[in-house]
Amino acid sequence: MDFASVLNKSEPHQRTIIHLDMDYFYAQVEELRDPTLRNRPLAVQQKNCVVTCNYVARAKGVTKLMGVTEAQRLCSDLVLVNGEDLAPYRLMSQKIFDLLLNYTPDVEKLGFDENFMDVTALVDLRQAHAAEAQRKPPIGHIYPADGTALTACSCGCAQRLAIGTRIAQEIRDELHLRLGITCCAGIAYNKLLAKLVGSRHKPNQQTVLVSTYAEQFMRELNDLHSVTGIGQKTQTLLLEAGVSTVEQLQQCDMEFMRKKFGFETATKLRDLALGRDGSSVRATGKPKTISVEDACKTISVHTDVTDKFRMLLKRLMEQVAEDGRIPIAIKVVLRKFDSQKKTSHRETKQANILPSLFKTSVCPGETGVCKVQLADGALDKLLKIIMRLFERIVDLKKPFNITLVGLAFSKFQERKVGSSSIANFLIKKADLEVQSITSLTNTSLTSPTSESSPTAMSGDEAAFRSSPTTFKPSDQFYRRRATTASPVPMLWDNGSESAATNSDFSDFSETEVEPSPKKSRIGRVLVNKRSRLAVDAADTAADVASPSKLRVCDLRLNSRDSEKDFPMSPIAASTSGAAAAPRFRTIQPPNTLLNRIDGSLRFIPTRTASRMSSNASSTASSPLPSPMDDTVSAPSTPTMAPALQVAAPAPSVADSGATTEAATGDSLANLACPAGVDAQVFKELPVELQNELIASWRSSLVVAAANAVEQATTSSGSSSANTGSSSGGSGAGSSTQKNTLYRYFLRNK
DNA sequence: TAGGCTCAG
DNA sequence: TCTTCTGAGCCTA
Repeated sequence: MDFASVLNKSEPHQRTIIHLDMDYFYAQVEELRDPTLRNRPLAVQQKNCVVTCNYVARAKGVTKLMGVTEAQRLCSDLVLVNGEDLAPYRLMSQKIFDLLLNYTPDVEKLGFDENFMDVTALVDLRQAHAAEAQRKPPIGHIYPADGTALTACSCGCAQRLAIGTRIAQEIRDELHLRLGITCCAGIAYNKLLAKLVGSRHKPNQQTVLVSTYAEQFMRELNDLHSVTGIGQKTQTLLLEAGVSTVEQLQQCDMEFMRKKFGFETATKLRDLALGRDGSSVRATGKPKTISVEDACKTISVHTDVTDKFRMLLKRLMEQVAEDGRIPIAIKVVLRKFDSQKKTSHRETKQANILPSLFKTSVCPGETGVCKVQLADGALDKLLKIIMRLFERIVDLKKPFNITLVGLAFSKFQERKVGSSSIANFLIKKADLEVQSITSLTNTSLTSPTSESSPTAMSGDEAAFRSSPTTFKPSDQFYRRRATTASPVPMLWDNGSESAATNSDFSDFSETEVEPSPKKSRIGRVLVNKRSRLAVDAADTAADVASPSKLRVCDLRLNSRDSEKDFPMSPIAASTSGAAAAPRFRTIQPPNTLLNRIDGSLRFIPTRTASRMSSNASSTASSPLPSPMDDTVSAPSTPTMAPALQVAAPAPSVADSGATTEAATGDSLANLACPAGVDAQVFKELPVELQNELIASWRSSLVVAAANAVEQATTSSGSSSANTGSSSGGSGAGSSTQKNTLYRYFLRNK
C-alpha cells in the first residue's frame, strides 16, 4: 500500500484557494508608467542588479538577479529603469490588494506581487444562489493536461473548483481592466498547491488542479527547491540525507527521516512533498515593521553615515506618514565588511523611542485619519539616537567599512497617537496613575488573540515550534503568520520591572527614548494591576482613577456602556481582532462595473478603515484613468459611496441613547462636545485634545453606522458568506471601535 | 526580548 | 562576489 497516498487522503478538499502571481511585477508597473516601454526589452535595476525584467528581455537571456553588465551584454538594446524607489510598486501592490478585498476578506499578501485568497465562502455562496453556475465548465488550464476532468475527484470539490476558476478569471479580468495588470492564477484546495499549480502556465494564464492528482503533480516538480517551503538550506540537508527529488521525499523511510530531522520536521517535509498544507489564508494587516535600507559601495566616514541616515529617515517617515501609526522602537541596521576576512555580516541595534517624537495631523473632514510626522525638532533628536545606536555597532576609534545602512521602525501603536494626543499629554503632565489609563487604551482592550495562544496554533505551526533546533526547514511559507500588527503598549508592556529594555536606554539621555519604569515603586504597583485591568477594566477603574490634573475620577472606563451606545454587529462583536486592521463593510451598489463583468454573485466588499478615506482604488468607473495615477483612488468611487453616505449623518444613525450636543457640520471647532462626555471635563482639555476626542468619537459613529448597515444587510440574508467557513482574520472589524479614545471619556452615570 | 539568522518575493 | 530591498518568524542568550 502507498503509505503516502493514504495520508494524503486525510486532507479534505473543502477549501477553494486562489493564488495570484503578478507577471514580472516591477517591470509591468514600469510599463504602465511608461507605455512606450511595452514590446521593448525592459529590466528594472537596483544598484548593479537586475531585479526583474519583462518577457521581451527574458527572450534574450536576461534573468532576475543578473548583473547589469551581463544583462546589457546579452541584450544590447535593453532598457534599464531604476527601481530603487519602491513606492510605485508598493502603491500598485496596495491597489491590487484593495481590489481583491472586494471578493473576500481572506486575502494574504506574499511580497508585493503575490496574494492568496480563500474564496471558499464565495464559492459556497454562488453554489447556493446560482444553480446555473453549477453547470458551467472550468476556465483555464487543468492539471493534468491529459483530458482528465475535475470530476475525477468525486468528493464534490470539482464543482467548487470550477466555480473557483471562474472567480479567478473574473479577478484577473478586473485586475487588467482597472489596473492594467496581468497575472497568473492557480486554483486548488490548499495554498501550497494553488501557488505551485499557478506557475504551470505563465504569463497571464491560470491553472486548476484536479484534487486527486496532488501527489503526481508534486512528483513532477522533481527539484526539491521548487517546493515552496524547501529552501536552499533544507535542500542541502536533504541531499546529505540522500533525498534529492520530491518523489524520494514522498517515499522516504519515515523512521530514518525522524531520526535525522526529528519527528515534527520529518513529518512536515513529507507533507510538503505530498502537497499537503493545512495552513489557512491569513488576512494581511498592517506591517509589523517598516524598514528602508540602502546598499552602498563603502562608507568609512562618520559624516557620510550621518547623511545616509538622514536620507533614510526621510524615506522612512514618508512611509510612516502614510501608515498612520506611531512607532515606538527604532532599529539601526549595518552591513559591515571585514576587509581582512573578505566577508561581510549584518549587525543591528535598536532602542525604544517616545511617541512624543511624532505628531499627527487630523485631516479635515475625515474621521480620525491622520498623517504622522516628526514633531518639531524631532529629526535631530532621532538622528542623535540613531547615531548612538550606530556607535554601539561601530567602534569609531577604528577604521570601518559599511556596505549597507538601514533603518526600521517597529512596535507600532495601534491607535494614532501624536504629540498633540491625549496619550502624550498624559505622559508629559500627569502622574503614573493616569499613564496606566493611557496604557490601557493601547493594551487592555486587546483581547487575547489566537495568535498568542498555543492552543490555537495550527498543527503545522505547533510542529515547527517544537522542531529540533538542529534543523531549520525553510518553511517561511508555512510559518508565515498573520501579518496583522500587534498593538504595543506604550508603557510597561511586559508587565515586569525586569524589562530587558532597561539596558537599552542606558546609553541615552534624551527624553525621547522611552524611560525605564524600573525606579518607580508606584509604577510597579500599577504594573501588577494592569493584568487585572485587562480582565475587567470597568471593575478596576476606581483603583486607577486617582486624582489627577485631568480629573480622571470623572471619567468612565466602561466598555459595556460604550457598546450599548454604539451596538456592534454580531460579527464584529464576536471577533477579537484588536490586532487587525479594522474593516468597514460597505454595500455593493447594484450596477457596478464588477457586476457587469459577470452577473454572478460577489462577496460583499470590505474595506480597511484607512482605505475608506485614502486609497480606495479598485472600483473607479470607466473610462479608466492611468492605473498609476493615484487619483484613481479617490474615495468617491461607486463602491465607497454608500458607506460614506452612511457615515456622514452618523449621529442620527448611531446615537440611539445619548443625545448629541454636537452639530453635524464639518468643522470640528463647531462641535460643542461629543455625546455622553462630561462637558466640563471636555472643556478643560486643550483644544487639540478636544479635536482628537471628537475625531475619535466620529470614528466610533462611522463604525456604528457601518454596523447598522451591516446588520440590515445581514438580516436580509445577503451577507451570509462572511459567517461561513472563511478562516483567518476575517471580521477583524471591531477593534478600533472598541478601543477608541472617546469611550474613556464618557460621563459617569 | 534584542540581536542573529534564515527565508520568501 | 548570491547581487537589491523589504518583511516575517524562529532561536538563543
